[in-house]
Amino acid sequence: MRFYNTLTRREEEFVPLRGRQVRMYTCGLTVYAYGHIGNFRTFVCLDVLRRALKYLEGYDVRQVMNYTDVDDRTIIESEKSGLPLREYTDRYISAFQEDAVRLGLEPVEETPRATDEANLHAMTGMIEALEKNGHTYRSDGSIYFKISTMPQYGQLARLDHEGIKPGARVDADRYDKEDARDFVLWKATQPGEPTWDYGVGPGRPGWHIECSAMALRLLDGPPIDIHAGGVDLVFPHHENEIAQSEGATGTQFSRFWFHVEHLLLGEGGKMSKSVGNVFTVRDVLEKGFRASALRYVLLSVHYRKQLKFTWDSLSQADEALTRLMDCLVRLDTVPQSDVETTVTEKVEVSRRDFSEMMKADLNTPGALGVMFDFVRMVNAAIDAGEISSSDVTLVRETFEYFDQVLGVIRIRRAEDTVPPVPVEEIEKLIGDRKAARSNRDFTKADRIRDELAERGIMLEDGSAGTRWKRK
RNA sequence: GGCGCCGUCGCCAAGUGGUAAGGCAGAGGUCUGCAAAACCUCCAUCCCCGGUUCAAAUCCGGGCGGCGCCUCCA
Repeated sequence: MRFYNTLTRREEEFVPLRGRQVRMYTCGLTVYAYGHIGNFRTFVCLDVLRRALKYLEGYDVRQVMNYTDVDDRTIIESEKSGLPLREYTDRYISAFQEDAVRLGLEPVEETPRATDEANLHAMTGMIEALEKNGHTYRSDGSIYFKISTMPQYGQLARLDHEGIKPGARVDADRYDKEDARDFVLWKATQPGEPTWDYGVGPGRPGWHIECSAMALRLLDGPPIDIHAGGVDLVFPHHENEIAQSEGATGTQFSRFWFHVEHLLLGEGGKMSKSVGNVFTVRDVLEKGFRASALRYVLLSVHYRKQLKFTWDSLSQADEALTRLMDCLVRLDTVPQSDVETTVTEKVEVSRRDFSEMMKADLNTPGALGVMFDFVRMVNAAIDAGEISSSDVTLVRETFEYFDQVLGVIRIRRAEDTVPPVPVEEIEKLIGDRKAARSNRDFTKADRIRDELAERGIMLEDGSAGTRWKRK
């Protein structure tokens, strides 16, 4: 499969370095608050990348996604809440996991935390290697990475160093750097802050070191195959990760760099706390939208394009998903038949087109288009009676094939198993309505239908009887 | 100031040299007690101006407009 490599600024054919195993590190959430829908755009896209590698290419994927559970923000917020750091971040890790399940993210192989002891040891070990290689200096108990010792620094971000004006922005993490571009590897203990002493002096890790150390520890050393995250991490985070890792090991850190563009709010541009336009997954659900609709919206725009999020887009996504699910439900009503059809050939074409779309730099909008073409073909075949029982099985398998990668039908189904009205009550009301209809008491029949609609249940009369679905 | 991205039907969005996928919304029709669903039909020449080419939404140049990054950030 091909995808865009930020390192080379080109689309490239991806093949793992070691046999069939893909070793992938994806930057996870800083667990000081609930993840917002922009965070989850990245995570959903990375989930699709993972699924495509796994199910379309058949690779054995080993993915590591970290939780950043110690940094300025986690420390400040845990202090405000009066909870110990670990306990405070535990809450947001749980919350993230709940949101991840709702959005259909596959569990990854490893989810390390920066403050796990083994990881802190890996970080201090890497810092010691950097010191030995002459890439560091100490100042007031903190250890800094000296960028002037890495001539190739800046390869990923391709920034013009001369253009960076020292002091243009306030750096909360700055202590006494010799050069504005230098960054902290290990921060000296501050009053009231958590601290660890594993060989490089007491303090806590800088932001970038955790990812380098954990990636190399959990993915069997450099170079790893893929390193991924949101575009905003290109600089400085990923650039600095490269400097640290390559300064410590002398070997390329990651072969491919995969970055997901930002989600923007329709009007306000980038989400930001100060503007007050940050929405969490919980906010979306509280407004009455379903997680499946959110996942669909996130897949409906190519991952390298900015996604302008609007509430209307969620409504449109919900309608599209309804159409998809209706088609699946209809398959259950197809009568037994062994007619000769051309469905098999059409299935093959759709599968091939879908796979080609996904393998061409993860073109999810294009893949959705293929799936909806397929929906129309299936609906038309059912209407025409030109679909055999074995075709039905094949069609179901094909939707499953699409959804292994898209992951949207499965969460929609899970949502549908818990309708807003108890199933027994729905079925009783359908029975009442059927009786009313046979008595030609359409007033009563319509009232039952309207009342259920108000409660979020839609009724549809068909030749095989009445069926219901969640609105 | 430096680097980069984007501008396709009312809305969302693929396509990146060979004559415009798909979804939502809309119009007409079939079906239905009425609806709903489904199907059929209809609905764009791609921000503007030049240029290259037999051929451009797709390449080049110039505008106009929107956005991102330049050490908080997915």
